[in-house]
Amino acid sequence: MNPLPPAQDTAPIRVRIAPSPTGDPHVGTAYIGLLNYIYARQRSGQFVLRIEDTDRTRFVPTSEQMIFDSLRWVGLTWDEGPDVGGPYGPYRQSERTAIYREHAEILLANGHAYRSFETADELEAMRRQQIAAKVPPRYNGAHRHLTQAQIDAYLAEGRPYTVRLKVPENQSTTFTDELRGPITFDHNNVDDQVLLKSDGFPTYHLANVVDDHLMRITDVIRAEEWISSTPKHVLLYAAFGWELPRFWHMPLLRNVDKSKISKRKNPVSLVFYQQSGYLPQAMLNFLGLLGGGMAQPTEQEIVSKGLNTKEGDIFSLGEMLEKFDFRRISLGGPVFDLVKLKWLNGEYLRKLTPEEFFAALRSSILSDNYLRSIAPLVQSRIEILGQFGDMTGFFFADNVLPPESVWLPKKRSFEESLAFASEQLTTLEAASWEPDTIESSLKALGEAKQWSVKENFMLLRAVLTGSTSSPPLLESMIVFGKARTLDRLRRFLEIQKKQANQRK
RNA sequence: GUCCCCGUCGUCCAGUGGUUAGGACAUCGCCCUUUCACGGCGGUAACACGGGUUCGAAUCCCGUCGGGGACGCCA
Repeated sequence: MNPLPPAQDTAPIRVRIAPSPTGDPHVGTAYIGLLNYIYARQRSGQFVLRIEDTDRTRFVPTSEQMIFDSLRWVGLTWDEGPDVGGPYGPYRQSERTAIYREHAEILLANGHAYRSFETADELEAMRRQQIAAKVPPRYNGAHRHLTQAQIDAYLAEGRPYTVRLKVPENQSTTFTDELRGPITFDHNNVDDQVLLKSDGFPTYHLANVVDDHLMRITDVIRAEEWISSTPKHVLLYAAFGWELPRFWHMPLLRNVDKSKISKRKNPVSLVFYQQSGYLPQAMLNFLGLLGGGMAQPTEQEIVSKGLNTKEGDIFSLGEMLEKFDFRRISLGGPVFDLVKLKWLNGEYLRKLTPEEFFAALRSSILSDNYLRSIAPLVQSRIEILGQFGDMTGFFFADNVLPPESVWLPKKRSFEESLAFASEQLTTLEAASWEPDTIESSLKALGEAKQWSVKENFMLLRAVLTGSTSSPPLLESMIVFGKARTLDRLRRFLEIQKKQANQRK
């Protein structure tokens, strides 16, 4: 099937980012956000922020506000979005479910979609069999050709169903990736994607295409992980008879080991970077460095502007708007190199005047709010104010690495302790960040794994504070923040695992 | 396993048929310095491999290998 011609070149440029409120705002969102922002600003276009909250099983209520705050923190602003309004709203997909249902009906009516009555369990069982048999896991299309009588019978029964895209057989779909050129997928490799879930909510694929069209998006600039689902989207545009946007798939940010960036191996929460004392300009600059796009200064520029050679790597958002060139983007996935980010941040910090530097400290890591929340944790155990630093160092440290003699419980082996710490991490990830919930979920874990309360909390205390004596643990964790607490635990686990492997 | 994408120093980028393959971070050495940083100077370090095309390939084509992504009623 041939895709329709791309959107008119004359259409006013409109781009969007569409984060999902499932947890902390992600550096990848800031990265793609920056790229979209630059693209729009360079072309006098509009930049839209849309919240994709169609998965209520993963929905985190506090997440949306954190996304707004973090994106504003790095310096991005949007022209339309849930919090600023705009002519194509609502910009929260959960408020648009009627629109998606209508559109699913259109596809049902014009034969581009069909109802599928299998249960999630049945599908899961099928998938497992296929994986076991080493064949690509795919929907078998069983309900693709249900007779009208069967469909009516199921509906009369009140059986829940999903709506699936009817991908034409024995064909292929080709689309143009603006950076890669034409990409073709044989339909044997394109599954009959679920468009509408049995709970009435759309999946990403339907909501995304419908919204991008209704919101007049001209350029879809998103991460590379979406390439393989793009044929589904192209098919959807065609099924609706809509014009295609341009597709730009950006390289995926990577961990040091080159795998897709993940919280296990790298801090990915923007909240973490903010609370740890990274400057937003440095973060934005660093993200702009990844994937190319910024031309390095020519020799003439270096000479004429008296630039230090390293200053080719240092630039502001304004300079990015001026010089960033999407055609220059290199396609290899860039490693998110914390070492270089820290160097960049240091460059920015050192460039501040002493007064500005002091102000930076006072507005972040030494803010009144932070100190005010730490103070009550030490007041009852302090003798002279000079002990404050000794008691609270871990609140201000970038790295806490307790030796084994501190963190390893006397009656526990290295392996079981690490395994338990790993369980603690999982537990804390799922916990809402209040002392009571943290305490009860941790205690439940301890009971299940036969770890005493003392061992349980002492291990965590040692890992987080680097010491076996500290201010109250739970309150400290609250003040230190979920993002940094979890990251500290993750880094501890990674380092221990690495050392354990080296010993083998 | 199947499909798709990608492949220049350890890392991030330059380089688009002719370069001693360049810069930054990291690393190493020297200088500065009471220390540590900062700063300055210098060094180590890469075109994955094999075939083509060409007078000439990092640059173009093919294959191999390697890495990554996707394969959910997640996004």
